[in-house]
Amino acid sequence: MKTKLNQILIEVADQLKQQGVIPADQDVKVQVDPTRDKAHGDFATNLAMTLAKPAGLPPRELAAKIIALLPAQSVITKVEMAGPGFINFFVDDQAKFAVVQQVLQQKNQFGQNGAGQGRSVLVEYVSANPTGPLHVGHGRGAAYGASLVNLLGFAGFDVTAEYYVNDAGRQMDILATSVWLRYLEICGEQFPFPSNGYKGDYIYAIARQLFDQHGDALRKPAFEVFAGAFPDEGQDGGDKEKHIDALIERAKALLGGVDFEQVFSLAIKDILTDIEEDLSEFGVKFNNWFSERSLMHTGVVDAALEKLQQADKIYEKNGALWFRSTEYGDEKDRVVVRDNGLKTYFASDIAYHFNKLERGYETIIDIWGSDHHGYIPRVKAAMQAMETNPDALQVLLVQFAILYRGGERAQMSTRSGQFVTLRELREEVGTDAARFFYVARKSEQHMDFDLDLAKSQSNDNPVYYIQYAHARICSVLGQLAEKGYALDEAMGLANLDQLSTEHEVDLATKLAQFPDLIGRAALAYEPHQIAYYLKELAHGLHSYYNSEHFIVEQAELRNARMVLILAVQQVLQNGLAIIGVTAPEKM
RNA sequence: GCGCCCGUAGCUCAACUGGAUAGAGCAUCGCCCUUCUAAGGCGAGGGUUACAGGUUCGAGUCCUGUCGGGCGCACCA
Repeated sequence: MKTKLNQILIEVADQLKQQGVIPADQDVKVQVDPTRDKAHGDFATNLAMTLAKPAGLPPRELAAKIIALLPAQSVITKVEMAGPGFINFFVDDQAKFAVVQQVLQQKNQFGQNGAGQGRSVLVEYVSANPTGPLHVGHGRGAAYGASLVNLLGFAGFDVTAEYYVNDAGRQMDILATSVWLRYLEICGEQFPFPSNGYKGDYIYAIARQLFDQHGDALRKPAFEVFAGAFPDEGQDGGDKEKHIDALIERAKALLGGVDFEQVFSLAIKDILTDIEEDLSEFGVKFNNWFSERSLMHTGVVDAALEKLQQADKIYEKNGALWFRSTEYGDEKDRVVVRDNGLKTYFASDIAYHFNKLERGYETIIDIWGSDHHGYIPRVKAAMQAMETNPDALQVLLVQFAILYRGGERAQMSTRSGQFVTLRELREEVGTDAARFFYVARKSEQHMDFDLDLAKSQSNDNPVYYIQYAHARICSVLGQLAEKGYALDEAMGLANLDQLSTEHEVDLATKLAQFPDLIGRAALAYEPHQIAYYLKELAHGLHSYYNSEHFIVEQAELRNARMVLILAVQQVLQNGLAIIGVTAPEKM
C-alpha cells in the first residue's frame, strides 16, 4: 500500500513538472509515512510542504493541486488536506484485512523484505578474549549481534556470523601461566599468587584437569619458578606487569616450548568450549570461529605488513615498526611490530580486516564495546592504506550496561575474578528475559542494569507480556476443539468482511506494517524496533481479547476471528524468532 | 586538555531517522474475572525533551556554545 502510494505520488510530481508548477529539474523525494494518529488517516505525505518552496506556492495550495491530480483508487476511501499541508490517505477498512491471507500463506516467511538485496555481510561480534567466562558486559553485544544477524537475514541480506578468537598475545600467556601456577599449588607448591594473574575459580578447574591428565609431570619447585623474578606489586620496588612477564618467561623456560604449549592449549580449549556452550544456550550461534593465531601461522599478517611496507606506509622508529595512520586522519601513528619483535594486536587486525574483504564480503560489520571507539580511525586508516574501501566497514558500538546491585554500582574485572557471568544472569532471570532486556534498548543508549530489579521483577518483564499474547492465542485455539468446533481457515478467509470492530482493524493494520518495519530496522541496524513492535502487537491482541469473545456460535464470524488471531500468532512467532525469544504455547 | 557516545514523566526506556497534540512499561490512584489464561483490559494523574542560541513551513531529532554523566586518548588485547 505504502509503496503504491509512493509510485502514484512520483507520477503526480512528474505531471507537476510538465505543467511547470515545479521546475523540471527539481529533485523530488517522496515520503509516505503511516500516521501516528488515526484521525489523520492511515498514511500521510509531506510532499506539498517539501515542494512548496520550489513551486513558489503556499503548501496548502500546492496540496490542493496534488490532490486534484490523484487518480481514483478503489482502496482509498478518502484523501484530505490537513494541518500545514499534509495530505492524508484513508484506506478502506475491508482492504486492510487482505494481509491476514498473506500472513497465513507466507507463514514464517511473512515479513521477509528485500531491503538487503542479497548483499553479503559479515557480522563479527562478541569476540571476547578467551581468558575467562563471558560476563554480563558481553551479554549485550551477544544479544544485539545475534538479533541483528537474524534481522539482516530476514531482510534479505546474505549474512555470516563470526567470532574472532584472540588466541595470540600476552594475555594468553598470562592465562596459561596462571593455570600452571594453580596447578603447582595443587601439586603442593606454596607461593604468593601474582597480583596480575587470573584469579577466577575457573582457573582452578582447568588446573585440576591439567593435574588429572599429567599428574606431577609438569611440576617444578616454586623457588625455581620465582628465582630472580622481578618483585610483585606491594613489594619494595615491585611492579605487577614486570612480575607476571618474568613469571611467563620462567614458565616457558622451565617447561619448554612443547609443555607450555600443552598448558596453553588446554586452557584455551577449555575456555572456548565453555564460551561456545554458554552462547549457544543464550541462542547465539556463529558460522565461524576465526583464530588470530591462524592469521599469524599462515603468514597472512606478514603479507599484510609487507603490502603496507611496499606502499611506504611503514617506517622504523626506536626499534619498532610504525604504520603511518596519521596520513589518514588518525591522531598518531601506530606500532605494528614492537622493538622486541612481537607483532601487536593491531597488526593482526589489519590483516584480519583485509582478509574479511578478500573473502568477498561486500559489507563487514564489527560490533564493539563502546570503550573501543578510539580504535576505529586506525582500522579505517589501515583499510585505506590497503587500498580497500573503508566504507565497507561499519563499526557498531554497543554502550556499556552499567550494573547496579543493591543500588550500588557493581564493578567488573575479569582479572580479579569478581564479576557476574552471563551464565549466572541467564540462570537468575532466564534466557528469554535476558535476551529481551538487552535487545529492547537502542544499542547506543547507555543502559542501567539493576540486577536486583531484573531478578525480583522478572515477572514484570515486558517479554512475558508478548509471550502471554502468544500463549493466549494457543489457548483459544485449544478451546475451539474442547467446545466441539473445528478450525476452518478457508471459511475464515472467505469471511474476513465479518471483521469490523476497531480492535480488528487495528490488528490488521499492525500486521501489515511488519514487512516494512523489518526493512527499516535492518537498514538502520536496530533490532530494538522489533521488540517495540511486538509489544504493540501484543497490546492489540490483549485489548481485542478483553473486548470481544472469539469463540462465538456463528461459524463465519468465528472462523474469521480465528484466522485473524492465527495471523497475529504467526507474526509474533516471526518477530520473537528474530530477537531470539521463544514463543511458548502455555504460560 | 583532546576525541567519541549520551542527557526525554518519580524510575527504566520509545518516538517510523526533520512532521501534526512527545508515547509505553514500572510505581501511584480508580474501575473490570459466573464468559476463550487477570502474567490481562479500561481510565486518571505525571513533561519548559539538561540549558542558551541558531537553521526552516516545522526541531526531542540538524548546527554552535554551556552544564552534567559514561568511555577512550599504550611498543595491552
